[in-house]
Amino acid sequence: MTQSHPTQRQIAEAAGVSRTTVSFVLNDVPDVRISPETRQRVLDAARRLNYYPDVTARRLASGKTSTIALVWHCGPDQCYQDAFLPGFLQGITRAAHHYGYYVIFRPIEPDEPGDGYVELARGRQTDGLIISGPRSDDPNLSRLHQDGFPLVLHGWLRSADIPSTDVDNVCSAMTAVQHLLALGHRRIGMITNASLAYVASRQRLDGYRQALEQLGLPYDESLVQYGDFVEESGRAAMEPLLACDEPPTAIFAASDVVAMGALWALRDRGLRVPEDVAVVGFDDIPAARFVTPALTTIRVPTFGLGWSAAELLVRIIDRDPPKEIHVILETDLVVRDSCGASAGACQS
Amino acid sequence: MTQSHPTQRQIAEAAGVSRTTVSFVLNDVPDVRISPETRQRVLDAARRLNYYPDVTARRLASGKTSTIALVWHCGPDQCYQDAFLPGFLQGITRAAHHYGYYVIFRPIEPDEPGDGYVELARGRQTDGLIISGPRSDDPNLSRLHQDGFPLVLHGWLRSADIPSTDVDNVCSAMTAVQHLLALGHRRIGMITNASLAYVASRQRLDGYRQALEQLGLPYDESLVQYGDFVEESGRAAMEPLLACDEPPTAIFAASDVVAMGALWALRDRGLRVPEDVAVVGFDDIPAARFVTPALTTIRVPTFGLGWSAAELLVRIIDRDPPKEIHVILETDLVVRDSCGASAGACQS
DNA sequence: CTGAAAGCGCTTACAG
DNA sequence: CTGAAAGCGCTTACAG
Repeated sequence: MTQSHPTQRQIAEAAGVSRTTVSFVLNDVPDVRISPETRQRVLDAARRLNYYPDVTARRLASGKTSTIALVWHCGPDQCYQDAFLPGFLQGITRAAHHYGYYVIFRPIEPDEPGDGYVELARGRQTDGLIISGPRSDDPNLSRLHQDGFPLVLHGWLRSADIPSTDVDNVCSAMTAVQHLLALGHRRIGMITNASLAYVASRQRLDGYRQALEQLGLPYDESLVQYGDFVEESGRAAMEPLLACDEPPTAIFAASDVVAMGALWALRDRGLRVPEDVAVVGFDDIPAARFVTPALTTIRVPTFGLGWSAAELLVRIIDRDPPKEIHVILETDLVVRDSCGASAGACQS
Repeated sequence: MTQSHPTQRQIAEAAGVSRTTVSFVLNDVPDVRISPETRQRVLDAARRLNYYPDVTARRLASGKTSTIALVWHCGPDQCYQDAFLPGFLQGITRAAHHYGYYVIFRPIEPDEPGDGYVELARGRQTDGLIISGPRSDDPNLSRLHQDGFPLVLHGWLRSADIPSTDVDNVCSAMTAVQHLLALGHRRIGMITNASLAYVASRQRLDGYRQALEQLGLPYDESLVQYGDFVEESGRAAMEPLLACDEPPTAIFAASDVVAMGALWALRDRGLRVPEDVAVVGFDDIPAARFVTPALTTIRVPTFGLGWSAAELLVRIIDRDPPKEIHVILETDLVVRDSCGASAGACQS
């Protein structure tokens, strides 16, 4: 900047007061009595000089950075992640802004060493971290937590008792399957969104199972296939499902991306959706509305997850943590065309 | 943090050297001769104490924040923006990381006063700003630029000579239309992505026009309709197009989202794509692959745009700006099913 | 009610 | 080759 920054010193000189007074007035420090006239003189001088406080100096003196960071582990599920990021990040940023924080975005690539975000904490760059897609074998995480550094997870890592936000995957999956059951389906196939090493994947499978059990229906392993993040895995998973002795009349795919592949496989075989096979997905990515038929799915509140993660983190930073440090948000069943309910067959 | 942070002072004591030496060794300052033994002693002490430099203190002393920010104007075209953000932000962040910078994400809502990002610059929070979706009537922008604050725009604002990154909208649109022309179409309708108040919208229309002119085809105003960011506007735009005396056999929609609406309108009327009407979009949002038929479109290199924006900004910050401060990236025509070329009719 | 002063943890001329 | 010292622009006890 060619234009030099005015400092509190300049304002003090211009207003004829001490630097302390300037600081007090500008920060509106309570319990300090400064005459209205003096106060106004300072404010006027600040405005006249176009003063902006130097956040760096403020940080060094106060020990507070007023910054949080989103640590984003880029997984193999790039496509879902991409659909998830905008809402999540907006939610975080809006909440952060509301509470007076800035947010640093820090993606970590799969091959990057896991301590890539540690310097954000240790170097006092941020007051706290939101970690998305934490790895259960990450030693840095628990060490930071032990050292009392404010952390909120999005994802699933219940080993350490680190605060977190998430949706209830079990209930949400149950809702999806119950919807299909209510439509009269009794042979419902399931394609997981990923291997069961992923907690969310296992939870969604559990939800499927519990929905069946509620109605006293058997859990048939031949109706369960394992997806692996991408569409192609959904397409491949349909093969054995359709080759069953008694093929399913409905499919619950635990992610929309996998559901897309399932849709492709069905179309390739000339099967109609929802008439021949009904399909319900999970996530409600933007493409769900555009695919034919439009996909019935479970909406994950990405913005809300981001907002509550930031809100939770801020409360922890301010040493005012809520009693419940694990925030669970509701999901919604979004009924579109792929389940057949919109055609008038809905019984629920 | 319960665990106290070690400072350079502690390291100096542990290694038995001065604080200056510690700073020199840790920063690997060139042209300063320190014996290998001393150097090693310092390094060992730093490691042993688990030292991380305090970035805030470093910033205050050096005057450099090593941080840039992405200022994201959330427009009415939320959906496209969402599809654009992940790649763009990843590109920025990766480049920034490569050059040793952090990145702050700062969304600005439509109703937020336009100076929301000024404090990032004036308060010395960042060394430079990437502004996406700049507003031509934003006085803060030109003032910051005049004051020599490093700025890179993504979007279009050629009034002030502020560095920028973008794709060549005119050429890209020409490519899309030429593809349709090569497939034999002569009545090609166009739906803009937005009103012509948006420069990109006008440029894409220009590309359409120029492609026709190249072949000596007339520019027929009745074949041009105006979209407005959302699908519904694409659907509505199809009405007058199909009501023409001589309806178009192909449609160039200047955004994928608008193209989605066009596809809906065609399906509603029982027209087949691409057999009855071919469609080409623009942007290559994730949903383009999933829609039926899969949408032929122009791929915008979101990651590359982000990367080059950050790279350009870093060079400007380092006072090493390239000669050409307006970076234009190539786009690709992605041929899928909606244009009819993949069915074997392609002549290009 | 207001001010002089120490201090946050670094960097960087400058001196030896 | 290495160190003493000033300074970055704030905040905040502390003293009057």
